[in-house]
Amino acid sequence: MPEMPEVEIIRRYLDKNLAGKTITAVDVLLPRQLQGITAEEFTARASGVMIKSVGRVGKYLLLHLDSSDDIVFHLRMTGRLVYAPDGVNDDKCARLIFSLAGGARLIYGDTRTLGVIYMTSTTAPVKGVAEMGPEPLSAAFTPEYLKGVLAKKKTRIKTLLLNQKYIGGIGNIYADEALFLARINPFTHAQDIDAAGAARLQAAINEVIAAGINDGGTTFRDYQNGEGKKGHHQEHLFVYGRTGESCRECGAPIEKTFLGGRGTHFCPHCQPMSE
DNA sequence: TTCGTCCTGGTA
DNA sequence: TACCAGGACGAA
Repeated sequence: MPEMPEVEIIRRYLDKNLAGKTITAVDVLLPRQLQGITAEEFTARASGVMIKSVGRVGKYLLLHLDSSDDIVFHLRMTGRLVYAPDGVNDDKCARLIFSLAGGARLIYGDTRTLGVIYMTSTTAPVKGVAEMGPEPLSAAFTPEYLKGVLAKKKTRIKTLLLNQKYIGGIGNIYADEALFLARINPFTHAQDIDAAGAARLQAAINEVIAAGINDGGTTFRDYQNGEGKKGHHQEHLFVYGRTGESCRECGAPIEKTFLGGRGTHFCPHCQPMSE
C-alpha cells in the first residue's frame, strides 16, 4: 500500500526511534513472509544485534544492523511497521515482532500478508533494491533522464511510471496524480510524449511526491506511519479515489478505468487522448 | 504486453 | 454476497 512518501515517513520516524537500540528477541508469527531464510536463522541473525539506522530504497525499508546484515521490508499493499515504546502490541494482524532492549517493540503487521521480508548481507542485496531506478526528488531524476526513458518505449505511460526499474517509488496513487498535474492521459504511449511533456511530467512527479511527504503520506484504508497514525494527503488528491466527483480544475467528472489491471483515475477534459 | 496470483477484510 | 484494494512477479 505505501508508496515512496509513505515509506519515507515511516523511515524518518523509525530512524529517530530505533537507531542505537538492540534487538533482544524476535517472534516470527508468519514464517512464509520471510524470503529465502528460515525463521530460526532469521531470529539467530537478528538477536543481540544493534540497529544502526533505518534506510529506504524506493518502497523498500532497510534496517541497517551493526553486523554485515540488513533486514529489508517491502510492505506491499497492507504492510505496516509500528514502533511501540511501551512494548504493547495492538495490531491484530501482527506478523513479526522485534523486542528491543529497554522494553520497546517494533511490530510488523500486514493484513493481506503480501509483504516480504529479507535478511541480506551487503554482498547479496535484494534484487529489487539493486535494480531500483532513480527516485523522484533525487539529483539523478532529471527531465533529460525521463525523456531518455520515454523514448522508443511503446508502453503506456502509466505502466511505465509503475515500473520501479525506471523510476523508484511511484505507486498507483501518485502515478495518477502526477499524470493529472502534467495533463497527460494515462493511456498515452511513452514514446509519444514530447520533450515539453516529459519536462512537465518530471516536475509533476517531484511535486506530488514532495506534497505527499509534506502531508505525512496518503491514507486510503490501511496506511499508517511508524507511530500508528494516518497521513493527510488524501485530502489533497486531484483524481485518485474521486471517481464521479468534479475535477478541481475544470469541473468535469473524474473517470475511472482499468489500465494494466490497476484502477486508473483521470480527468477526460484536462487529460485528453492526444490522438 | 496482458493476466493471474499471492491474501484478507472492509464496504457497497 | 460480491467486489475491490497504496504491489510485484512469473507465466502465457
